[in-house]
Amino acid sequence: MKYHHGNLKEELISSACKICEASGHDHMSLRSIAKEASVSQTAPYRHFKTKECLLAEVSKRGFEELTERLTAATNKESKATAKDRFLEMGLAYLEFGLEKRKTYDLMHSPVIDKVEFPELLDAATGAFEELVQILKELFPGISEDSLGKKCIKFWAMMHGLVGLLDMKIEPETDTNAGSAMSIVKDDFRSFLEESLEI
Amino acid sequence: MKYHHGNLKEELISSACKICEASGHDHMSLRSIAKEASVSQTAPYRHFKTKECLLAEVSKRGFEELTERLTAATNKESKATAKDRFLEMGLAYLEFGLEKRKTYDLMHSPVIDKVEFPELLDAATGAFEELVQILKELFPGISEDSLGKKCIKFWAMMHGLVGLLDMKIEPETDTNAGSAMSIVKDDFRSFLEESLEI
DNA sequence: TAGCAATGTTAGCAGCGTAAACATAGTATA
DNA sequence: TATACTATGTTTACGCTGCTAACATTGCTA
Repeated sequence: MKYHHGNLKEELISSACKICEASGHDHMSLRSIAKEASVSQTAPYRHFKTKECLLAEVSKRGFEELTERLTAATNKESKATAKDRFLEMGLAYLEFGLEKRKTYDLMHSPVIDKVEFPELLDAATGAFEELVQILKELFPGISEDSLGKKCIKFWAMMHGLVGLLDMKIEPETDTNAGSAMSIVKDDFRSFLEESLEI
Repeated sequence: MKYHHGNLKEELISSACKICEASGHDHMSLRSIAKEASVSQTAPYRHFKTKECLLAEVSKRGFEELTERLTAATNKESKATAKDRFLEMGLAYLEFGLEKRKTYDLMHSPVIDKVEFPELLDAATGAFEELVQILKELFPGISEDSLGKKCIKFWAMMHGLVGLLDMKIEPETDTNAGSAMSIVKDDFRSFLEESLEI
């Protein structure tokens, strides 16, 4: 075992990503991350000023993966209509949110102040940009105001859906809204399509 | 100072609510709550099995207040149209989310597993029920499937909007979506109205 | 080859959630 | 009314946490 690791920073990040998705960011200690990387408890401090800085990096990786997935979804079968590619993107967003739930939580957790981490903010904005582009195609000639509103509306819907579908709150009412949730989950495509208003 | 407090449980909860909204739930220690209530560090354990139980109570109070606000919003000016009352409700939801941001975060934080706290789940569902009722009025004769979908869609939108409007992620793109956010914020009413598809 | 900067370890701090043991007060029963 | 019991408070202590300071080792550069 060498005294100098060589690539510790990167390994700490990937250990952190692993532990985050396994246990959730609030059950994630700097010491356990260090242990996972087979290094002393305080070694991370040579690479990250605070724990929050390491978490910010994990969050950033999350947004980068999300962006990649969204890009892949809108580009794949590029012969498809803009509408189809939009639907694929929505699906990809939902899938990421539900698959990488714990990481998704960290990405949207207030424990990391995005203002303090410009690169994280950039990564987060990058994901949003994908939505802007596809909506531009979908509604050619749309005014900037309307486009902005549509972006926000759909992003809010997606984000809210991830939370709801994962049963953060599972609504069960006399109108059987709980099962409506299942319907949305099972046929998200048609759900989103309706919401398109086209 | 009496040895027995008399109403400690209630005071601990309100101290916790206070500290939560002031500092955020992740900067909230059981010890600080006890101190705020002028009581020893371990006194809370006579009333709450774990810290999570106390947090669950804070969260529950949050959902109760939210429900009250939504009810008040839909009932006031009850002579108004269903559409207007729906818009009022949307506004009330947003206002709560932005005003009591830290509490809102706790309410939607994964640190409290709602499955373990049935009363909390009830309180959360209660807020949802308000939305169900007003949408029923707004779309009389609507099928249960469609109603469920609409509920989920609007709730997701509201929830997502709170996150976005509070700049958890502040989108700034070349299309100036950042300023679109301001537009939504300044004229949420018309934004929501458009989304009604009526 | 000497020295310096980078990167690792060890030791130790204060704060945390929580359990166990003990102290006090209010209540039910003899 | 005296006594026991239960509820509710305090004290003490444990292991875990983020983080700092002091020290050790390595690789680079003059």
